[in-house]
Amino acid sequence: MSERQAELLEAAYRYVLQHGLADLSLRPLAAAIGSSPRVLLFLFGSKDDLVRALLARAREDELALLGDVGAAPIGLARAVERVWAWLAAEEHRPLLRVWVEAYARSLVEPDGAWAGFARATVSDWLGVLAACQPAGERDTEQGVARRTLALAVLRGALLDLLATGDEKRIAAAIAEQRMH
Amino acid sequence: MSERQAELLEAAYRYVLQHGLADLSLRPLAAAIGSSPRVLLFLFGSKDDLVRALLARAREDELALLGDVGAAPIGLARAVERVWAWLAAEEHRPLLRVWVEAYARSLVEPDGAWAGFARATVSDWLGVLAACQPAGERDTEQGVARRTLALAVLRGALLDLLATGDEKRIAAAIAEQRMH
DNA sequence: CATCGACTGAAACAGTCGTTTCAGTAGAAG
DNA sequence: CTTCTACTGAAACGACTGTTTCAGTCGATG
Repeated sequence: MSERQAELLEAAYRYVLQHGLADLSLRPLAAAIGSSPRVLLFLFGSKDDLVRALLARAREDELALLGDVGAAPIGLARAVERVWAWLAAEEHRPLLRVWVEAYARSLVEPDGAWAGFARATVSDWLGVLAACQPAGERDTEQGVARRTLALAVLRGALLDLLATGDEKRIAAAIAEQRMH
Repeated sequence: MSERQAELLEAAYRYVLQHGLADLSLRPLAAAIGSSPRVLLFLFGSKDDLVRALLARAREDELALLGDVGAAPIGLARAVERVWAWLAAEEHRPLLRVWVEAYARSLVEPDGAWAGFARATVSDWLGVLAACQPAGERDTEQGVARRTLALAVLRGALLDLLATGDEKRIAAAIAEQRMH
């Protein structure tokens, strides 16, 4: 990946965070980031490949969060707290909107550039949550159920937050959850 | 709304359940349901209006579920069980995929045909869950937090289910949830 | 200087989009 | 029979899509 390519990818990524992925179009995108459709196709191959690159770029941001949570067995309760703090941060909202968009799209249209995005992200997150569980619980059936529940709470809370912005009510709901 | 219009709306709705809303296009839709773009526009006004009508139609199916849950104060735990049984049913999956699609779209593009869909659906569901809570709990701050949590669990579980289809694991997670 | 590869601008290509124009047909009402 | 309303088919409109063709420019390497 050339330097110019990395530069344009970063610019395109910023553009997508603001405008969404759903009706991304090469000409407006190129105009906004000071390039041309010709160049984008030359560097990325096709629009689908560009979208794939953008999704991979978004995933980097996501993985950075997962890195912050850490692999220490701090327990699900604290893991949920930490992830929620990250999700609720105002500056992450554009990324999270794009995330939901890509997730939904990959459910409806399982081929093409979005293939497997939803499934991959579920398993990413379950993996991180598993690493937070005490070793004795991790491999039990109940352990799997408990981290599945933790993930559901976080994802559901995120959907609510993106729709209503009502951070206080949702934070109270998460606090209500007892990850005994 | 004329008879022919209702008929075509129903056919278009079935088409959308199979093909999604994201790249709905008049010509293929019309061809599939035995009509023409000309007629669809004549009857519905514009494509945006047609999409609005389709979203309203999907909402009818959703409201039918909410009706089944009932307005009796059966407690959140049993309400969650009942709603989950409906969400997990195989035959509802196309509807739920379209639902996620519309939800995501209305987050990214808050104007146009999708406007307010996400927000409206959150408040719909919170209303129903509220009606399931005992009267004494309903209006407390904790009552709000607890139904927000119940909604998050259901929505998060739904996302997981649509991505992985792993009904057993997710059902176990919901069972793990103690709606004390 | 010549040559090569990386990169780019302008324009065209074939296709699809939502929508409109025009010209009807069918059935009921006067 | 005429007139009105509801509805429909065929074709065109202008705008936009991803992609390709052709013709370059520029900097480094031989």
